[in-house]
Amino acid sequence: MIFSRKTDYGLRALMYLAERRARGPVTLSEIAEKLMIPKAFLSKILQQLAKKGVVRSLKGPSGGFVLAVEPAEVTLQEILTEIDGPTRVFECFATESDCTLYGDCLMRDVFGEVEDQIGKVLARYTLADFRYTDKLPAKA
Amino acid sequence: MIFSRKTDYGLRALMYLAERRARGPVTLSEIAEKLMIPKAFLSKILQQLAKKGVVRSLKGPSGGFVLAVEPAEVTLQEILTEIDGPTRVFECFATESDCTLYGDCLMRDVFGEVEDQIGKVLARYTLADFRYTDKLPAKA
DNA sequence: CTGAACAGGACCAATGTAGTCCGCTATTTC
DNA sequence: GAAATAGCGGACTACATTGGTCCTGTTCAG
Repeated sequence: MIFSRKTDYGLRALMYLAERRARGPVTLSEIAEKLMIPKAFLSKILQQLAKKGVVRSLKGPSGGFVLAVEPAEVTLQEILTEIDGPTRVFECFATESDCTLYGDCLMRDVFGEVEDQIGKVLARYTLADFRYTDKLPAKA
Repeated sequence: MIFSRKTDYGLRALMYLAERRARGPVTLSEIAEKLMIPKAFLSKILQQLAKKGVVRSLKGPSGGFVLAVEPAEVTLQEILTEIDGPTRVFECFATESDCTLYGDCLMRDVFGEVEDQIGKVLARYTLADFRYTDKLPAKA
């Protein structure tokens, strides 16, 4: 799996915040409860996103978290990178001297290409493309 | 990291076998030593590839492993899938009833797209595109 | 000042990855 | 048909990462 549970939690929390950002700060407890995410764990994730400037955190009563960016301005790629770090596809485990391709390692190129493609797809979507829907659809 | 050390070992071993497949079976020990891969571990990987039909294994003296396919006929995608299983990009950790997108989850589409792109790149390369070079380049 | 709410460090459990060990089985060669 | 050779395969271990908890501290509105 490329993306972790942490990423999933983070993404959903951001979607939730995007939907409410007009209504002032949302508390950790509310997000955790609504999205069924362990509170203490979500806390870490939001702390991390706060440090990167994606959300802003307000302490004290009537505090909470607010989205600090325009939903349409932040791409999935940025979000995922900020939560999980850059998506590394492949690590070469041969040392230079025992590398069977040493000199012109085509593998490097292939996996670089893979990374580029992943980045391209993720950069095409922003937070604004995903809508938090509070309840289940009317019924299918 | 998407691809594991196991994948790296497996790929290199296959490259080695591709280069020697005219010269009969190559023993586990030889591959392990030349490529600096722990023997017992490589054994597992080759066993796995043997079950999938990518290599053939011969027991007894003068036995070993032979590549069972045409290098140009087997894509990186097939090899990687056989070693590590299919590359899953994302697992949705929300249950249906607490999914904030339930109904038409765009996320699924995005990550499906990512998987497709990865597959496309990997399917463009075959074992024949990579050459095992026994020694270091003449010097740069 | 008090209680709501986030910050952050320490800690813990489960999982997956990487790797080892060893007895078993098959095959070849003499 | 015995050795010797080589892969098979199950059980086991070590380590890192992930997912998650807990507790103490800090900030701030009312």
